[in-house]
Amino acid sequence: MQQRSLSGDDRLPVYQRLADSLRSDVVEGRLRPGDRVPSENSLARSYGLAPGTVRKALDVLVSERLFERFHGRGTFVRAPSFDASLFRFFRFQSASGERTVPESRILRRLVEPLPGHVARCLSMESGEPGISMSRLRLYQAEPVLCEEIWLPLHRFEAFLALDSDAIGDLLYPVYDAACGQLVARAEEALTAEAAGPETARLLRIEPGTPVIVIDRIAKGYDGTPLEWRRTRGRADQFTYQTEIC
Amino acid sequence: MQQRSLSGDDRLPVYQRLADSLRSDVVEGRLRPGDRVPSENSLARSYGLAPGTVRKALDVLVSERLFERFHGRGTFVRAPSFDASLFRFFRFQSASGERTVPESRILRRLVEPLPGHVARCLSMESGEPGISMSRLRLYQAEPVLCEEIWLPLHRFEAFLALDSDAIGDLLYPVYDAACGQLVARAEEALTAEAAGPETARLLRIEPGTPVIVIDRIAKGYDGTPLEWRRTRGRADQFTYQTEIC
DNA sequence: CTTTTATAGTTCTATATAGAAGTATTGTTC
DNA sequence: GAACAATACTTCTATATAGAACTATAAAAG
Repeated sequence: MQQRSLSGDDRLPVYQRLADSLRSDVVEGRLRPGDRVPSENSLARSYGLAPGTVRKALDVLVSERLFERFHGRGTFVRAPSFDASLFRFFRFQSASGERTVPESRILRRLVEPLPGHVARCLSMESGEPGISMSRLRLYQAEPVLCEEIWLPLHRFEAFLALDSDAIGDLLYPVYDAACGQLVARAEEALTAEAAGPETARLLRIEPGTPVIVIDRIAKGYDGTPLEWRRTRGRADQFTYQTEIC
Repeated sequence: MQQRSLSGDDRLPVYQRLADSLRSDVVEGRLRPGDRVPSENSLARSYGLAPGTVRKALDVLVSERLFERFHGRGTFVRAPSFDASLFRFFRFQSASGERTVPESRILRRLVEPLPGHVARCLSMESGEPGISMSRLRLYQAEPVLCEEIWLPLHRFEAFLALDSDAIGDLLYPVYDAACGQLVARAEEALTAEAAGPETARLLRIEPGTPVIVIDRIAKGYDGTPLEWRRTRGRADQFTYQTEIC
């Protein structure tokens, strides 16, 4: 039981400083998704704090969805899940109604210079080398989504070498396993437009039909942008629902 | 200082039961938006609880955005605000960049039988009488949004009598003042479609251009649906942004 | 081997207390 | 009257403690 002390601005409340400390344990890789966080009592002992103070710090991180707690089992670093993505509002009507990941087919994967708007989102310079991919996503053999994906080459060299068969329907686990790149969160932007000829062909719809466009920038725990992605799907299969107050 | 006790299922934690009790004070109108909630210490005394327990109950209600707290000032029933509405992602480019409520022009207001899909959302029967309105919203004299609005007649009789000039750009304060109907929250659903002839004429765009459609059902504190609303605006002026993790 | 029981760990609830930090009002001084 | 000081309130932080509720593992019993 190592005695530890809090760094940072000592004008801040103790529970905030402890939360900051634990958060940086995650950002700097000392705690990884799935890892167990030391128990509240042991944290209290090792930092010399009251249990209530430690608990309040954990409250902060749980509400940030960085940690999750289980009564009687412990506190763990939460593995980010992208179930909350705007994609889930595409309803690909299945008879049974269960939610499945649409099958993926990579149409194209090659190295190209980053276009300006992508480079800006990835904090890189226009023209720097990137990996460019096209993906088609199918649901019950019907094409439902088409995607353009860009990756910074210098972080994802290893991804190029992978055999296409080794890449499953979900990319982020592959990014982690093959390139050591952990996606922690993402920013998404939604808009709608008329389908262009390329999109219309892929989705088998008439050009000019409204399509939903979702742009996503995926980032690591430290905030570095890792992936740029643009997804298009038929607008008539999309309804986003939310509650406001 | 009246001594009060908690009702409800006594297998639930005390702080939950206190939160339930305070929540029903709002739902049943004993506490109204803007009202001050008794202080933590006085609640602790009147319910015979420890201050920490009371504080935990208030934590629940603050995180539900039903209450809001101000250090040193007190705790208050939060007035619902619809700034979080999906509307705010229509960017009506202003040179200065400030956010303003678009000007409203009511085109039509009359009593009509509710169509089926509206009646269902309002928990009423198809054909029951409702107030039907069309509104055009303008930004710097340009039409940017068009709205269809339906109200259940039996709750909003008084609204019919109002002079059009007496109705400002915001409807919910009028609902409260004229009809005693308090809107507490709303459900919104977003989709996109090709503009029909009517929408195209109002928004001065070509028919077939993609438009964003936002359906909203506004509800009272007790959950009764009060208003159905469908808003359309140009898709090229809309970008919804969110963060996921 | 299976089932049950004990046990040691975890988070969760609740109490009690003390003082810090912030806000509004009231009174005092100039 | 204006500026400042004292005050009485508010929420917020932090400590200490005790036991309930839940989970997983180890030990014991059949």
